[in-house]
Amino acid sequence: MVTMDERKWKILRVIIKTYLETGEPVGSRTISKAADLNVSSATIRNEMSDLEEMGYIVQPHTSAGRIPTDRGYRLYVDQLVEEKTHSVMSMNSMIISRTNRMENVLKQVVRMLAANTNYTTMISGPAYKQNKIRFIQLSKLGDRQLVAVIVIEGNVVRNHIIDLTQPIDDEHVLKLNLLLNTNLNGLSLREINLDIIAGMKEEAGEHSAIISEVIDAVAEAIRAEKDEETQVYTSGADNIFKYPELADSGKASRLIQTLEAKDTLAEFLRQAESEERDANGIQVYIGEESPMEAMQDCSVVTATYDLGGGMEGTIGIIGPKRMDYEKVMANLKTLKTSLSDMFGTGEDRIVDSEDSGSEE
Amino acid sequence: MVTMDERKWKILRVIIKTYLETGEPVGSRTISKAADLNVSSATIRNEMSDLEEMGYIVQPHTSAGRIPTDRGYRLYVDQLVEEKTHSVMSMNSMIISRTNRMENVLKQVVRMLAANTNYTTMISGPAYKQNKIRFIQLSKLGDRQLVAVIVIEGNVVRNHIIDLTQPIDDEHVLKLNLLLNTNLNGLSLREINLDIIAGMKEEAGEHSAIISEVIDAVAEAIRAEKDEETQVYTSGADNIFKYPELADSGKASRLIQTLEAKDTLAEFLRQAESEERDANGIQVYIGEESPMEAMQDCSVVTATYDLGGGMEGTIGIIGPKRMDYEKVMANLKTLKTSLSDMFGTGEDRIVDSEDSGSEE
DNA sequence: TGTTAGCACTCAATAAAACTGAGTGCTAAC
DNA sequence: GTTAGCACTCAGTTTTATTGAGTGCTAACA
Repeated sequence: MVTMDERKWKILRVIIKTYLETGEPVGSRTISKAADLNVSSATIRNEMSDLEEMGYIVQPHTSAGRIPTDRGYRLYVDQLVEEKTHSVMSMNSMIISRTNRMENVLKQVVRMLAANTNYTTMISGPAYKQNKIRFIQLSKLGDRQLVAVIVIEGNVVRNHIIDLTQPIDDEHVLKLNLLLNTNLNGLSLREINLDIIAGMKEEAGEHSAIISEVIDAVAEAIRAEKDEETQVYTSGADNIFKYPELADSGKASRLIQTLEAKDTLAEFLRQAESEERDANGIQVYIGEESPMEAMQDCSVVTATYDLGGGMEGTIGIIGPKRMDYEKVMANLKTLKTSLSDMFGTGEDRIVDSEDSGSEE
Repeated sequence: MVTMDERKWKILRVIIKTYLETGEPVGSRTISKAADLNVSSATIRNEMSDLEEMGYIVQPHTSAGRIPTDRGYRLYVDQLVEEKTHSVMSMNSMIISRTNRMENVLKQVVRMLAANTNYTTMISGPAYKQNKIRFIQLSKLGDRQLVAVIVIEGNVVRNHIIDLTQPIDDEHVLKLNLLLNTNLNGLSLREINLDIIAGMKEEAGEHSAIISEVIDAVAEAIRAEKDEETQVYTSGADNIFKYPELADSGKASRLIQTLEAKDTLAEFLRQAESEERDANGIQVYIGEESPMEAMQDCSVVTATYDLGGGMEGTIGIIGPKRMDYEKVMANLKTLKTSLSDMFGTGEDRIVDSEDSGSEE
């Protein structure tokens, strides 16, 4: 049984670091020259043979140097986390201009991060931690127009205008308010599905087409809210071409396809949110650890942030397995500070909403 | 001097159509078999030689078949426009769910179009045809908070909340209102630049820091409006990998880079808006006709639509030069109808705006 | 027991050479 | 004006040769 001693660990680190830079398999001679342990390449070879046996490195083919395995990266990344904070990267250039719309801030963040790291980035729209419905109120605006006010926990108010094909009377509005509140209160947006909608229609009885119409409109409004949360912005997709191991059209194609499938991305980010993370909210997926098929040749680093006002956002950085974990994680930490400065201070936050104003 | 007769035109059409399908150079034998003109390959060769001399086709190398030149495509496309409407494509599946937010509709449109055509698509956010500022009103909400209401021609109202670092008194607000209205009224959003802002500060005199601060905030709000208009959504970037002539990582990289540079795209679409178009608002850029460097191996078809309420949007479809122009143009025509049905009927349209509602 | 020099061996990557076949242009006959 | 026939061209593919970085193993050394 071989054990991991100081020298082996040092060699492994040199292999990984060199590979991160060059992307080429690392040979024994390179190591014996680079590392400050004064041993010959032959000795290194023996050690490398051990490291291979332990599963931290492999040879892509017989007569090549070694490259790290997923397990090797994992050891390295875990170690990184334990060590003290590294040289803070220059995120200073990242002055987020004060914009009111959360959405635009997110887009800016994702773009800057992509430019800063040279990796592909993605960010999920602000999701409410507790997004249970607290109250729904329908009010008549006119004969064929209603406004639906939806209050979500965290005192977020959204309003939607509903246009009807036929007139509605006060009695029906009253009935609908009762029906909607008894059925939907306390449910989170995600829990509301077709079954529940169908159930409500059933309860209302089929006697009135107008009721069915309003319920559909409300369901649609709720769906729109969900969509809002599902929004994912990506940036720097072109960066994948900077890494030869991802740039061949087969892999690039699959990756970009995945980036285009916003739904799947959103799901991934949401899942990352709920997973165990370190103190900084950072989570690293190396190669096959990632749940997304197309990303198994990549590493993904995600970070979840508190955006204030009961909102959370998750950022993901996608790069080759040999991504510069140190830099990426430092960037994400700096970003956390920036975002906290902007949003965390309990200032009343403006959540962009619909309608209200700006008609003609 | 060779002239274009019926047979030449027929042969050219066969060459283009075949090449659209296969992407491979077309040889004389293929044509003599496929076309219903009963002549031998030798005759075809003579005709092709003429067509080449006329500049409609070329040989990629001596011993290859012919492929259309940009000029050849142009002739073909122009002809297409003149012919009666072709088999209408199945855009029926394109039931745009009734969403209130214009933005979401656009995203859906662009996604469906990409899925339908197998090309990459882009769409510019709704821009106002006449976006001149009609009126600006600042009102105090509190000691350190103002609301800026900006009315744009077409009766579009936008409001922004401005947080200040120091208190402001009524007198200053009055002064600012006067200053802003005299300087900005009648200007379109695009005309407002740093010079004008600086000019206003100058006019106000440097005596008061607070005035300068508010002007900056208003400028920022206007910039945000501009951003809104500059928004471009893309979809189906992965489709470029379906066409071998674009899929090699060099070209793909450049294309995707261009797609990521939303500003440049927005400019392109805006420019397309102002260019001469056919009756359907459709404009075709073949190869080098396109002003964008990276797209000179592609063709781009753009279409500008009236979205009602004084708004315009432009859609672009990006594909290989051998794109199925017939299908694309038919799709865009159908889309025009759909959009007119949704927005064109003069119904009061809801433009999403900021703030107002939904604070905590 | 750990370290080192030396050597034979492997194999991806690159370069050079040979082969193949679709397609052309030209000529001469119909 | 159309066609069959034939020599020629050249991208693309397969085949073969060459190179060189890197390894594993062995034997000698400290």
